[in-house]
Amino acid sequence: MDYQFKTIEKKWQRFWASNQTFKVNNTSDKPKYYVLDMFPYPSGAGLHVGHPLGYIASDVFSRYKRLRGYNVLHPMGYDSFGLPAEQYAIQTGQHPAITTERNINRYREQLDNIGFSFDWSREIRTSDPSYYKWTQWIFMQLFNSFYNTASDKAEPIDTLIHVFEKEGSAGVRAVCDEDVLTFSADQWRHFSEQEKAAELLKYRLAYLKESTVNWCPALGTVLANDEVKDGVSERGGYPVIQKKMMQWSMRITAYAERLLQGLDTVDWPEPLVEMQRNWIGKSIGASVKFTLAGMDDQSIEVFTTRVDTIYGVSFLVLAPEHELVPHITTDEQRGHVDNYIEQTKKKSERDRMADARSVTGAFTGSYAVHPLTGKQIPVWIADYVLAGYGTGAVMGVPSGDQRDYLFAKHFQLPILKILDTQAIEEEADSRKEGVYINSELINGLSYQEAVPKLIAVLEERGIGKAKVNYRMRDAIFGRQRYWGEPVPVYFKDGLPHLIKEEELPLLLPEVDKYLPTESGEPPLGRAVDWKYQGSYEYELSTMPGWAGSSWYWYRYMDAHNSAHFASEEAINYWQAVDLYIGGSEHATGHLLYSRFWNKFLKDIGKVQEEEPFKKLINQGMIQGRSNFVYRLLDENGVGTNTFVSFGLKDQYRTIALHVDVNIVNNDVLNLDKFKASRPEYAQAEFILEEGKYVCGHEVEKMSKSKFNVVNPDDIIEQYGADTLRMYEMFLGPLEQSKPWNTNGIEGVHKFLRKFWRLFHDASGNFSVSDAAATKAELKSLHKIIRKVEDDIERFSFNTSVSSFMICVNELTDLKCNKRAVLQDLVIVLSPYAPHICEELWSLLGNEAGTLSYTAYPTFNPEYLVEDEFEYPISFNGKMRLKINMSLSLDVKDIEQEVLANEDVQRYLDGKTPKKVIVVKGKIVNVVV
RNA sequence: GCUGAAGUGGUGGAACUGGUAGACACGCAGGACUUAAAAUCCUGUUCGCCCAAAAGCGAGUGCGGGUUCGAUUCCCGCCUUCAGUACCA
Repeated sequence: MDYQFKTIEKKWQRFWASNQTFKVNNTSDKPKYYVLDMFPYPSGAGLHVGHPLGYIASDVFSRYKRLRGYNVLHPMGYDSFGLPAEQYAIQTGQHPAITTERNINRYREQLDNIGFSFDWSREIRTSDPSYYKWTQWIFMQLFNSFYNTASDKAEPIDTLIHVFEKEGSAGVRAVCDEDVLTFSADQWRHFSEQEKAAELLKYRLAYLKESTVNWCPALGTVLANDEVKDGVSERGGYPVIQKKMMQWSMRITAYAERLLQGLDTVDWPEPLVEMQRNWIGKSIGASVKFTLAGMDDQSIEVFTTRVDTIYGVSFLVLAPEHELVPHITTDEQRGHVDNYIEQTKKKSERDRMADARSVTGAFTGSYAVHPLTGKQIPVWIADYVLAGYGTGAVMGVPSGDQRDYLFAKHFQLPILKILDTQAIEEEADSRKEGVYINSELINGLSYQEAVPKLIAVLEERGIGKAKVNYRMRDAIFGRQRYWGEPVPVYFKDGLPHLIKEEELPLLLPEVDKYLPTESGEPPLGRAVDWKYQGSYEYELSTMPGWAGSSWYWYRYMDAHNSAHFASEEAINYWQAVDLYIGGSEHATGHLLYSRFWNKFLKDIGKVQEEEPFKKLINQGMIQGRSNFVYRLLDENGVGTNTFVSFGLKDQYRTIALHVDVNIVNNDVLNLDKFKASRPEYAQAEFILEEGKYVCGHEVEKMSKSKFNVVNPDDIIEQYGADTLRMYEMFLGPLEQSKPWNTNGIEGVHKFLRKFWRLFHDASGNFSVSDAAATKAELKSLHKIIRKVEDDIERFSFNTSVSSFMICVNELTDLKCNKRAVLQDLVIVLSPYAPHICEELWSLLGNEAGTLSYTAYPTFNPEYLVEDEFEYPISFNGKMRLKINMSLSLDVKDIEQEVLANEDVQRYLDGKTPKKVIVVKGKIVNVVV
């Protein structure tokens, strides 16, 4: 029998499913290993060939780990709340739950075709009430917690109340809003319940706050910073504006330092770690207060990383949105200032970036007093100062900062030299070399000496202090959408209250339409009679997309637990994800939020690990490879029905059109399929080269509109799942982005057929011999045993595939059909090509299904020991010939033998070598 | 601008700690089998020069330098591509 991949693959996929081969227990004598894929959002388009790349890699790894004796948790599920389903619902009126269910079924079918070893009994869906019950539960814990900076962890809000009752606000060290009140214990006790609740909200980790948000009118919702790219929404590309709204937020900034520190403890790709560091954006410096001249009770606080340049300050700049601006603008300047603010508002974020180099600003007319010199310095506003960063105000030091320099030049403000080595004729000089001049207290000191001295003085006088600033902002947690988790909160007297824990889950109510209400409330406002205890308004916004994905790896540990999000035993057993594979597009969203929730869950004693994902790998993006045909244009530039082959197109006037890559093979167009593809092409004519129509090609994003989408189902239909799996791995290094090109898949398919033939005689009958293996056969086998071991441990899957080919080529040449060799080879190949290996494993007489849990063969280095080596002999580093010599020869013998060699003498041409370098077992280099 | 990754045949890529550059495939060319095709198998395939052929010679891992007996690998400078980020004080 020939290699019948279709029958074999269906057979084993059914076998695995009905025998629950990959179901895993939460108890085992074996060591545990947790391999996780970033779960997909089930979109309507289904999977294309790029999606499974990471899943295949993680599956190979999981199967390998099982063979190495690990108890492997390898689950899959769906991130099934999200915008596309809702947009579709708005257009069609179909409930998102229905389309989501349909998409999930489609995904599952496609995933099953590839032969993954997922434990499907643990499948989760974030939109399932039994799942989002626990997302809501975690929200409640966040609401009931505050961040105690003294203990450096989250603690119950009751602890805070207790402190307020005993010591008032003075005893508290917590991360909180800026506008918290100062009160004594006595005052606290006299607060009304209302006042207390309002004050506590300023401390909770999940809190309501009036904040400026990214409002997307087209989507009718708020977006997080990482969901906005270049001033438009990441999904859909709609304009985003700034708007003030009452919003749920997550106090992720409380964890900024721990999120930063944790990065040193994880094994993640450097670029990704770097992105998170930048996102957190820690900068160490000082805050300094500048009192306003003539207004002793008003001061401007600035943040600076170069407090040493304080004597070089010649102006202050506020963000146009800064709250002091209206107060300090003098009447004479008000026109200018208002005008400038108006202009800034009109500029979109895009414009502001576009003319980043032009200098603009307006003088407020007010002056601040330099805290050390007492000199008056003008206060300006300019849009290069951002309201959202630091204090929204900077001290202008033109000698040390290029933007300040340009600003000072433009508005003719003084530029003061403050270091003796500073060169400021052309531009600012930010170096810290030399000693300070014109700087009273620190004159003659170096940078290292000046900073501590200044900080000490500022602190002593109460005008400044050392400060660490983070770029990261608290995360907005509300979306004015339907298809998300309802927030388990109702409002009483305008203040939020949690529903009771036993009332979870708070189910998503039915609505008549998935649009905002006439009064502009979110879709949930349409739900009829949806009130807590029949009378209190529920929160009408839902949670953002990242809520459900910020803890899902714990649910897999114990997916059906109805009493806890996962049992303590399960969490203690599985602990954290050992290997996480997914795309780098989640670098600052999902991966940051997940780490945040994980740290919180640890603080409240629910989980063990500070970091949830020990090792992380980013699979590269699979890009599309588009094909083009070239339509001939007539003299008027109108398209004809004639198409010119790629090599001839420059001789004609043509226009390039995308053509479906599925009717192109190795860039050669299938003419019949092309004619059949569209009615207008039925009569198409072609100008061919060498009888063929050759298409042009280009690498682009894989998308329907570019006709370059390749569906894994089609590949599987033609070549089988094992071929698809191996080919995806063969394409190149996992982490590298690369275009999908079906050219070349034949090679992998041929390899599998060749592998199959090792076990079969010329007439296709299964035939293996029990004879003892020869030295050459064992060498081949043990080479691959070691190679695959090495490769998988360093995630170099592509090189394994090549090595398998080499091995099978060698065994074919040796005409090897020995069980002693082939049985082990089946085990080694099985993580990559599980179906064919299961079939051969059972043909070899092994019990069906035991392959997945058998032991990986032990590598024996003895089989690789050689007693001879063919030494490459190079002259001045250039390899010229090879000489076979015994490996027992020592360096001297080798040198002698090499120099005695006739060919070597010929190369030397009578000259005496200057030196002969011999590296035993490697190379000989003759220096002439 | 800054940060990170990467530049190797016609194509995907290999060379793991400085030691035979181009493994393994695709494609292409030629051949065997076949009435024919498919499938399969064999041979060749970095480029240039030389040759009937065997062989030989020269160049060669983005570009220019350096270290070294020896560099795709290490160092310095530059160029290009991709990704992230963007007035961060």
